[in-house]
Amino acid sequence: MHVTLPDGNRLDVPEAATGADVARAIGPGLAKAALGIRIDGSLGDLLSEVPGGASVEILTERDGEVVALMRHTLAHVMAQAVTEYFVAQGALPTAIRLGIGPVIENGFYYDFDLPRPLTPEDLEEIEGRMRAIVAADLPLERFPLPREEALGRYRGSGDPYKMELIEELPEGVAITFYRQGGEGGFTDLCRGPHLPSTGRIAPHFKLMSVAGAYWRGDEARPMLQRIYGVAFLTAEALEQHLWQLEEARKRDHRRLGAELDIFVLDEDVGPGLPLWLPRGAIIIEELERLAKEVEEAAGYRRVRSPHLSKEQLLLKSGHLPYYREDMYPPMELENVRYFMKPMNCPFHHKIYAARPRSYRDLPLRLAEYGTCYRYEDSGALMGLLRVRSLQMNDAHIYCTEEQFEAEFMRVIELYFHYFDLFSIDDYVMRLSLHAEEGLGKKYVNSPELWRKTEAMVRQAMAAGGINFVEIEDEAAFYGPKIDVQIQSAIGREFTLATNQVDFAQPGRFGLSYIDENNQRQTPLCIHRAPLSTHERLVGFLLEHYAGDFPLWLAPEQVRVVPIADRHTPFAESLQSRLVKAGVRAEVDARAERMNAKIRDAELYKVPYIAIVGDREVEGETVSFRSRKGPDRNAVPVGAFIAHLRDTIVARSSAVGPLPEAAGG
RNA sequence: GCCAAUGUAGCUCAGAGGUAGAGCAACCGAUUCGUAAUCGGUAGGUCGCCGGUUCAAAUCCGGCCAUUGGCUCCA
Repeated sequence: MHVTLPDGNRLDVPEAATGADVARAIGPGLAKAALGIRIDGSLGDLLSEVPGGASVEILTERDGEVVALMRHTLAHVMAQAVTEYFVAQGALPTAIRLGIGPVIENGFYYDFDLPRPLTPEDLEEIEGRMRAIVAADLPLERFPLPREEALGRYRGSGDPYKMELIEELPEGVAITFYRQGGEGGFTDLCRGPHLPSTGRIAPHFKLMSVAGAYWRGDEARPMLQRIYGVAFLTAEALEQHLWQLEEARKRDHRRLGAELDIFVLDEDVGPGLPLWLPRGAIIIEELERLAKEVEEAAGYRRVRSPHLSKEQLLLKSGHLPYYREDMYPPMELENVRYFMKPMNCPFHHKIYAARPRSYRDLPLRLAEYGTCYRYEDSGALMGLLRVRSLQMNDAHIYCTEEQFEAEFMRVIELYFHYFDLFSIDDYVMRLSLHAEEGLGKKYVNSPELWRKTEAMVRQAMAAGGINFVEIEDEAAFYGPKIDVQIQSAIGREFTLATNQVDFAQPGRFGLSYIDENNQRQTPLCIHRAPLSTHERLVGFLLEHYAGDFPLWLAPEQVRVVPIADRHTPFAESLQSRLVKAGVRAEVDARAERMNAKIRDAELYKVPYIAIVGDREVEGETVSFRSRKGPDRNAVPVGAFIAHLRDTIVARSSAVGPLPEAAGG
């Protein structure tokens, strides 16, 4: 048989030649350097047979993708190390059961069922053993087994996980094993691909953590112990990765939230119930001001509703059957059960229903930033990104079917407006659909309405030229959902904007309008929250901006630093001029040196530090530091204030040039 | 919810059965200074909570609470 090389030449090789044979046929030097092979574009290993006629390319350490082989082999090395480690402590080899050990971004993991929980010290020991296995340079071999024989290997050791994996492999697929270290060496069910020997693993790896993980992600099944590791081809790449983790830690919103006095979580208040400090409240109020301006211009009207309601409202909306697990339990008063509200929609439906509606009233857009309460799993809580008390940037749009597409697109345009304002350019739009199996359980049981509504949304998205992906079985219980996944600057992924199309609740609430022909009709409802919750948005923005908020959002916009006590009166008059102009300014009149005041203001990430001394007092000027522009000296106070005000009003995240009046 | 780790002053951390510590922050005093930490002093704690073991517990044991990481990126 033959294979085709990257230069287009054909190379004759014996039948059933492996990647290693191909490399040898090309040349001894390459055979020595070879780590893997690319077969018809996909990554393979030197141990597997190459199909005749394939286009192949031998990979060496110069090909970055071989890192995947290395990570995969490291997973096996780790499994061997863990097995040896426990056997050395007296455990029977059959007491160590293996789950899966795949390659992941930056590294690998392996799931183990072990006699006892692992500690961080165990990880060090295991990593040490891994390095010994790498140094021992054990050769890897690959061999297939018939299904029965494969099962037999694990039936003997009583490993239910591997048996399950084998049983689920479809007929006709080769069941392969990899063995490292020859006869009696560590052997694992695996489809590969792997490095040819453990000695080819670059020593730039590190075990990071151990965590519980349900077998196959199913909470009804056993909890295994998962060890995570990272691995790279070069020491620099590993260092870079660890440095990035450290940087990510520094801009974690929980850390910044504490350092910048934005919010706190207090044990006595309760998990997932954040307290907003004055500086955090300023940010929220600025965001609300933004939303109100945008929504007023877009024809929304604001409403308000209470924090709790009687059970019957939520029975009517359908929340109780579908959503009860995620709600705080009821309180009972005078034989009536009340619930904290998990959503605003039932109230808005009631507001819609409070008056008879004509087609002339539609679309009716009701907005509210009321606080909702959701009983999230304790293990799901995470800083501000997942909380139990939350304020949504919420609104419900009631419209006719004819109006749907235009209204829907106006919501999507709102998204884009906000993304632009917050410099979010990396996102994925997802259309979440129902799944047949969930009808009547997770989802309202109206198959034909689901299909119709989903088609309407798809059509609107397509007509608007929006790129999106479709996700099965993630819809809201009352209709399909569109949400937007974004990544914070530290790579944390979460959902910001979201909206849903609701064909179910308007009917349940008996909402109606009278159309042109004097006929009673049921409106559609679009639920939308383009800015997510205030909590999540602030958490995201903290990480996104690393605490360096654009001027309009900064809790303190200017810190005035008098150089000596005699400059304090001027500093205070400057502050009051700033405040009058709508700028949030404070004076640092402590008996500290100027250098210390500047340092403190910089660490507090105050966008502008205005320094005033003799020169400024005399000339009615300021000298300032800006976190985003060059320092300037002797700027007339009026020009400084005008510049700040313009930047704030424009909600600019960039800093425009200051008029070159008095120079600097 | 489940598995694991962590919880000591406002913050970052030390202390591992025998009188609770440091740095920073806070407060007081001195210093009045030109672009990232002036000097000195004072105060600050039911060692997450409850219980147990012990002559003696921050330390050992148990329970609870909270926080953090993880709970398919599939052999």
